[in-house]
Amino acid sequence: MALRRPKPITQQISDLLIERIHSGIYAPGTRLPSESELAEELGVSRSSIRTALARLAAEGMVIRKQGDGTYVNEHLVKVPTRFGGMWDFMRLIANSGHTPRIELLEQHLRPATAGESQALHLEAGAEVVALRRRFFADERPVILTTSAMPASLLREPLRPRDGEMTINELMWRRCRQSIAYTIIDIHAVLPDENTLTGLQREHQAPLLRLEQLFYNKDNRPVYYSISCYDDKALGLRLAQAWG
Amino acid sequence: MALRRPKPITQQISDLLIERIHSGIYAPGTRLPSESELAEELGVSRSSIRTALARLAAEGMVIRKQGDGTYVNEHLVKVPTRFGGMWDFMRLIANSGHTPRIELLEQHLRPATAGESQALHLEAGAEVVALRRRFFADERPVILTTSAMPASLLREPLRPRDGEMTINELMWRRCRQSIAYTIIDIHAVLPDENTLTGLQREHQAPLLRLEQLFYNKDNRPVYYSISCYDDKALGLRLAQAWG
DNA sequence: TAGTGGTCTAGACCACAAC
DNA sequence: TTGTGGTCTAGACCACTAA
Repeated sequence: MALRRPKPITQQISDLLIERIHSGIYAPGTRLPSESELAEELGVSRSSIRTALARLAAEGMVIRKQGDGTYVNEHLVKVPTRFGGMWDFMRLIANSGHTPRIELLEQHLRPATAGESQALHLEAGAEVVALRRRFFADERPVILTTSAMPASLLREPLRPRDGEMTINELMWRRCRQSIAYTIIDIHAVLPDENTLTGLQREHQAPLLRLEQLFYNKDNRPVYYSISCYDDKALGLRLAQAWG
Repeated sequence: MALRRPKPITQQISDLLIERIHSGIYAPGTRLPSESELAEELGVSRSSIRTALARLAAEGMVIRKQGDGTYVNEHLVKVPTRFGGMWDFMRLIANSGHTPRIELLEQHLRPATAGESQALHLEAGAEVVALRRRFFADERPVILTTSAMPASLLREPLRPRDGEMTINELMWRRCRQSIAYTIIDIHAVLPDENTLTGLQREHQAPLLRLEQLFYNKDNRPVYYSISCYDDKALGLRLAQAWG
C-alpha cells in the first residue's frame, strides 16, 4: 500500500520550474520562455504547461501578462510563507530563514476536553490522542501547540517520533485518513503563565492564537489544534495572488 | 473604456453552481450531477465544467472524490471568510452575517509617513493620498483602517465617495492600475488610545493588526494599508482546501 | 462492472501588448 | 504585424469507488 504512481506531469513541470527559479536559471524579474517553447522543450502539450504555470501564478511566484509573457515575481521568491504552508510550522520556520527544531513535550491518551469534544464532534468522555509540542527557530521557542485526534480513528498506536511528522503524514500513516480542508481562526490573546514560560518570554505582550480544525473527505473533523504563536519573533506573513 | 467582454464561460458556470448551492438546489452534503451530465445540460465541454468545479474545490465549497462524485461541503457553505475575500472588509462583514457600514473619517493629500515611504518605495517627502475609514458590523465599530497610495499614480482626483469602493475598483478607476498580488502581515497588538476610542472599546484587550501591501503587475507597490481588527467582535476565520 | 473524477493531448480561435 | 497568454472544444485513456 506504500506504492505510489508517478507524479502527474503537470506537477513535475511545476517542480521543475520552481527549481529553475530558485536556482536562478529563471532570474527574478525576468521573463520565462513562452508556453509554446516550454511545451516543445519538455515534449508535452501546451495545456500541461498552462496547468503548471497556473499553479505557480496562484502562489504568486510568477506574474502572467496577456500579450506579453510570464515573469518571475522578484518579491515573492523569498516570501517566507505561502498560504498553503501556513500550518506546517517546520517548513514555515525554515522558509523564514531560521533553523527549525521541534520538541515533543507530551504525547498521551486522555479524555477529550470540552473544547476538543465540541470541535471534533465527540461524545462526552471520549478519548483523544494528544500531542503537546514546541517549535524553535534558531533555538528560540516561537510556537506552542496542543493537538488532539480522536482515539477511535487510530489504526495503530502512535510511536515516539510521530510528533515530528506533518499532519498529512501522521493522519495517513496512523489513521488512513486524508485531509480535505481546514478551517482556521486567528485571534489576539494575552498569554497565560504556562504559555509565557513555555515561550520563555518575561513580559506580558499579546500573542497570536491559531485554532485549526482539519476535516477529511467525508467531512468529519479529524484533527484539532490550538497554537500560540509569538508573532514578534517569527512574523506571520501570507501572500495571495489576486487575479 | 468602460466596455467589458462577456465573462468567460467557466466563470459563468462557477457562478451558476454557487447560486444553485446557495439556493439549495444542490443541498449541503449531497452529490452534484456528474461532470458529463453538467456538460450536457449546459452545452459546454467537460473541460469547462472541470475548470469551474476546480475553482469551487479550491475554495473548499465542494469536495471531489475520484470514483465517487462531487459533494457540497456542508461546513463551508456558511464559513464567513474565504481567503480571497479577506481584504474586502465590507464583504467580510456581510458574509459573517452582519450588516456592514463604512464611514470615511479622513481623505486627503499629505506627505508619506516613514512607514509608508518604505513600503511604497517612495522618495522622502513624496506625497500620498490617505484614507482613514471605519467599518461597522450591525452598527458596532469593528475595523479601523488607514490606507495610502502614491499621489503620483492618480490620474484624476479622488471623489468624496471613493472610500467606499473596493481596492480593485478604486485602483482601476482612479489610477488605471490592476492589482496582481498582495502580501499581508498579521500581528497581535495592544491598541493605543486613538484606536480604543475609534473602536469604542473601554478596556485594554489585544487586537489584530493587519498590514497589507498591494502590488501591480509590474511588481510595483501601489497601495498600503494598516488595519486594526477587533477579533472579539467579528472573528477572523479562513478556510483552505487541502488537495 | 459501471460510472465517477483525474490526466493529457491536439488544435482552434480570441484578446492583448510589444515592436 | 507578430507573438504572447486566455479560452474552449473533442476526445482519449487512466485510477478509483460503489454497488
